[in-house]
Amino acid sequence: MTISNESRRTSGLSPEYALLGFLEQSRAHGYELHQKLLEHLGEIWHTSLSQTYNILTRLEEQGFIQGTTQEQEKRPAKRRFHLTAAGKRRLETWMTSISVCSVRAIRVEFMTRLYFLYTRNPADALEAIQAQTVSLQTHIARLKERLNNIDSGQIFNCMGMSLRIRQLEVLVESLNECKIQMSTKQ
Amino acid sequence: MTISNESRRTSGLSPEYALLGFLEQSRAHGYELHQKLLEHLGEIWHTSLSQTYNILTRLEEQGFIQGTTQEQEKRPAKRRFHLTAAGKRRLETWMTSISVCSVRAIRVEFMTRLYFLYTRNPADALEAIQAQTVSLQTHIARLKERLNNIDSGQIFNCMGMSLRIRQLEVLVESLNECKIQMSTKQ
DNA sequence: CCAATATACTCACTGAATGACTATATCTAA
DNA sequence: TTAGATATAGTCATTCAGTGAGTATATTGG
Repeated sequence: MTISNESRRTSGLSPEYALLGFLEQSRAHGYELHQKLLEHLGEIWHTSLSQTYNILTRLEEQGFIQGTTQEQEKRPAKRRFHLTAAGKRRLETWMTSISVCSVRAIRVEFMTRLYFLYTRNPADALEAIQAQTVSLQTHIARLKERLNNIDSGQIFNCMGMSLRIRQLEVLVESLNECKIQMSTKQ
Repeated sequence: MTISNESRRTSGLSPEYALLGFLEQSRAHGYELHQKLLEHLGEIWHTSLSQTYNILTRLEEQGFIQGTTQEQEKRPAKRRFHLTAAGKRRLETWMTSISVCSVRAIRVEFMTRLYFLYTRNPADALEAIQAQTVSLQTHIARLKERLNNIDSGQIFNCMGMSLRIRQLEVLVESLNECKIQMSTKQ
């Protein structure tokens, strides 16, 4: 159960860590979190309000966040969430981990991680880029080897793999540019 | 129902058209189709056998394919599928359409379309590349405009968008390389 | 004072994807 | 020759992402 939960994450990307990250900054309710997501990472996550609520519900069920219901005079009740100890640990583990080497994972998940690292301490963000770059490069090397092993008659398999490799190589370049951007902004 | 089915396809990528494409070449049963997928497009689609069966079941429910059960002496019954008229139309529509301009959609869906176009008639494949490239370029232009409109204080939104644009630009280069590859192979 | 919009959600559904399970046939090496 | 590995051919249950429709109230502008 717990295992499948962890192994699943390699493919399934969801803004759950972004929500945890914002909740670390300050407790908030669903709508607010959704607003923050839009404002700060809106070009990265295109998520609907309902999806945000879905994730919050799941995170609470799993014990990573806890909500306290506040009745309001003439409005529906708000649920103000805060991180639990387990949630903090989960966030911390994620913050110090490395993303799967897919274009999407880097553009979406890694960039999100970078955002939260950067707002805490820019130096950590630079380190993360370094680590992720190394990981990307070894992955690229593996894929290149695999490309060499494909029967060259399978030209679509070859082209597909070449395309993927090229995308990853550009990712490395882009991460380097991010590093420069972040350094000069300080 | 039909509408949601069509609109959904923008986000959800599945090898259903590849299955239709193989079924156009010759009728086949699930296991065979899965083998073909692995052999010819294995680097493009990483799909499980069960997923293949799921899709086939759905395609049959929707009336795009039809299976006839063949009892076997001492093996489980095979279901040999063939395209229906509706399925042929669906495949044809897809073959002549243009993919959504996302990295994944091009690498996966467009490459699959290209494979089937190419095995039918290489010239069609070259034309498809041309059309897809044009579409990509207008999309890139739109995104660049949007990038200019992002508050430059939102550096993560900016970086995320820049990264996406860069990926799409490389996609255009890659498609051009595919064109060259395909021309020289003839 | 009415309508539009913003706030704050809930609920039901589809589709992707995985993993566990069943069952039989064929091949292979001791 | 026979036990075990592998290939064939599926079914079934479940989890998660994501969408869309619906509910309900508060605020604001004309």
